[in-house]
Amino acid sequence: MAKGITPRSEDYSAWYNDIVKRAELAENSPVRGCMVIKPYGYAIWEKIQQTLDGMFKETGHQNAYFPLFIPKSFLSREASHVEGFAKECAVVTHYRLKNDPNGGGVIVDPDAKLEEELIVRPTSETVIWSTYKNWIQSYRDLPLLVNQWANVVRWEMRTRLFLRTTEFLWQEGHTAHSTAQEAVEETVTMLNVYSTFAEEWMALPVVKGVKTENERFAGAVDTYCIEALMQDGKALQAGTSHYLGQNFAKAFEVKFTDKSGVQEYVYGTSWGVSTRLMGALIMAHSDDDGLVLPPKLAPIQVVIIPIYKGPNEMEALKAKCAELRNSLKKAGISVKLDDSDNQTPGWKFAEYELKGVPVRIAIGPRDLANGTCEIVRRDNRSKQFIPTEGLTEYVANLLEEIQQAVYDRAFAYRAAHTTPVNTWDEFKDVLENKTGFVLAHWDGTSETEEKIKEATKATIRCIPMDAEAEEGTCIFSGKPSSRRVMFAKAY
RNA sequence: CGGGGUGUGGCGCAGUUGGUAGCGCGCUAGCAUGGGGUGCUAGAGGUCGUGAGUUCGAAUCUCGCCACUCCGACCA
Repeated sequence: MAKGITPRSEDYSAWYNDIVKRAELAENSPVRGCMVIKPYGYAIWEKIQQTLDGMFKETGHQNAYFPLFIPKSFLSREASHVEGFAKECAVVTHYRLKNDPNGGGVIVDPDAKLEEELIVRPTSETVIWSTYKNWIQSYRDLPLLVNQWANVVRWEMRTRLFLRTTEFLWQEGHTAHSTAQEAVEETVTMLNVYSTFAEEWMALPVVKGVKTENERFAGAVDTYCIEALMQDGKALQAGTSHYLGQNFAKAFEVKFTDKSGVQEYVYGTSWGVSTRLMGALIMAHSDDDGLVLPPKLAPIQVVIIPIYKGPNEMEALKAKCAELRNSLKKAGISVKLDDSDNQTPGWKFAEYELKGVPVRIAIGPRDLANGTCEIVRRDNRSKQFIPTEGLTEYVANLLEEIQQAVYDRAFAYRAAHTTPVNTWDEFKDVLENKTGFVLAHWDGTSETEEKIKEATKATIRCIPMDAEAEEGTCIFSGKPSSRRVMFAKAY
């Protein structure tokens, strides 16, 4: 009897938490709103990191590291930026503890108050731009293309493992350019890096688009984003890329001298993705038996499980198992041979399914005699007996096939849950009963967007970049609109 | 911060009108087993979140506090 995970149709939150916990990805820590990422979860994050880092390097970026602490005054230099983050900052006010004269514990030493408080970075634009001031003088210093892998802290009221935690891991790219056009190009280039990564590695179809003013990053001129659809019909912002214009350059006095000797403020961008991608991975692909990982991000792509009675049979299987493993390894496939005698084969089957291992190979005495093995795919459970001769090539192809199949399934789900609507009633009905992305006309005003949000909890996820011009009338106000925007309830 | 829920061996839970704590999984040992979470036998493991109150007697009733969780408010 299998210990089933709470069916996701009944209680999506419970299902999600259960997978995170039982697949050993992460857990809550004793610290408010913070999570502990466990080794298996971190192994997936490392794959994400390595892949993205390679893509950043390919597009000309370098890594650097900036301080965790930001002087309070830095944050307030850019007006809308401070307004956007002020409500969720962790603040360091003292630098020393001492023994409590009234008891056994320790207290904050009131004599050790900082003259200027330090903010634990919620994002690094301010420290980085204050540094860029020293790095940039001439057009010859541009473009400056830097990324950092770091942790940031945002004191959210309500947290959820991977999706919204007080502290999270991410990368943030910060670039400076001599022209607006070049900076916009950079913004779009990085958005494309994100969407390529999401689709080709995470097997996650995304919609590229531009945020409305309401949803724009605090301090940006334009915020571009990729939006993905989860299996419960809610949208998840999977990455953002901001065109900052000269906002931060002006706030931090970052000027350069151009070829003609004229001084001008530089143009900036920033872009980031976080451990939230882990949440996206889980919610987009997993099923009631656990995680389903796209092969390209699976820490273990293939598991080999020998099936045997007693040490004699194991002895006979040993050589074949090692041979298969080595051959797969040589082909660059990440493979684990689980020949431990601590658990039964059935237990192992369930365990590796829970962990999302894409391909399982079982081999027993029967197979040995036939020169075959049993291969089971995680994504659709199909079971086949395949000759061990030429197995490596077969598995390599199979992994590619699974990668594509996982994407196709997510794509089909999204397609089935993307609905154009033309009336307010239809809009409400789809959001309530069908869920998913809703394409509708909107009059372009923040007021309307706010009212729609109040009435339905749905927000404009983005104005899709590939949206075609189409005359219509706003579903809420009836005013004219020139194209559809994408609404959804979001995480 | 508001509203709901839950705190009982490592995990998941039961515990009736108050009578001194139990089940499943896991763990330990042994034997069998091994192609989908294997079976049997024998064990170990709990100040019932916490503080007070009511009572001859509290996991159970009352009040306070704490933690977690869900729904809101908040959210690049």
